[in-house]
Amino acid sequence: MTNTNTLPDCCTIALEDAMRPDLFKALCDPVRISIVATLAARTDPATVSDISDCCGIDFSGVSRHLKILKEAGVLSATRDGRKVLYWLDADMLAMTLRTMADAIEICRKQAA
Amino acid sequence: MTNTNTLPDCCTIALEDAMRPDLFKALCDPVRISIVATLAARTDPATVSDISDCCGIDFSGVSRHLKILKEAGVLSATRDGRKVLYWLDADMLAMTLRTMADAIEICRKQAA
DNA sequence: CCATTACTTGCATAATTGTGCAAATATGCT
DNA sequence: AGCATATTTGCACAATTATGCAAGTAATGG
Repeated sequence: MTNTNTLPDCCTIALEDAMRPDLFKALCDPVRISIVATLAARTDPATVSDISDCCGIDFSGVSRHLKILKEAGVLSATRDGRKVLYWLDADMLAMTLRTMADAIEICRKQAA
Repeated sequence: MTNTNTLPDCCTIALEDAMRPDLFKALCDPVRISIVATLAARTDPATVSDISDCCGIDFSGVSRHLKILKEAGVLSATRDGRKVLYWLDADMLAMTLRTMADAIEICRKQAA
């Protein structure tokens, strides 16, 4: 055996903390990726109806996908009269992905 | 309406291409994140049995999780006698995550 | 108020997923 | 060859997921 220590070291814990399966779960659906990509290309927020045009499913399904993305922190939303406006928290998402990449490399360097 | 163009622009397409739902799917399970974190902290490859010690499920389940991660390109494997050695493709994973972050920001800058 | 627009939610359903146990496969050792 | 070790695979099952349709809620405007 190469490693007799079966307890996770602090580097493992740090990485496990940085890698958020809930975020990955939110992003693991092609329709939701489509929504994220659509929102990323827009300067202004979009309504559920706007977004429904981009993916070939019923708008009720889009509404549900938006909720999932919002709960994962990928999107934000606000009501504006009858409409609900959604937008991408692009900075947050990009930063989170980079933090994960950093955590992986830090862990590798500590291991080596 | 703020955007009369319903066709996806090239920035949307580029982002949708960079964001890989199949990779997110591989990483959306807590046990698989645990496996990734465990492998990241090791200098040498680990066997299925080694990895089974770290997560509280049957080794047959671990074997399946390893297969999923391997097919997503997160891990590599080689047989060594009776054992099968798995290791994390850490550079690939870190790079892919950063590429996604870049794609998001490029898309945002082009939209603005 | 009532009709219209915009969105969310309940219900049903088909498909997928994670899991354990047992059997099968692969390899090494004597 | 026969047995032990290491991993994968088949099967069953419970839980979750994505989806459409229909009904419900929220807000606006006549």
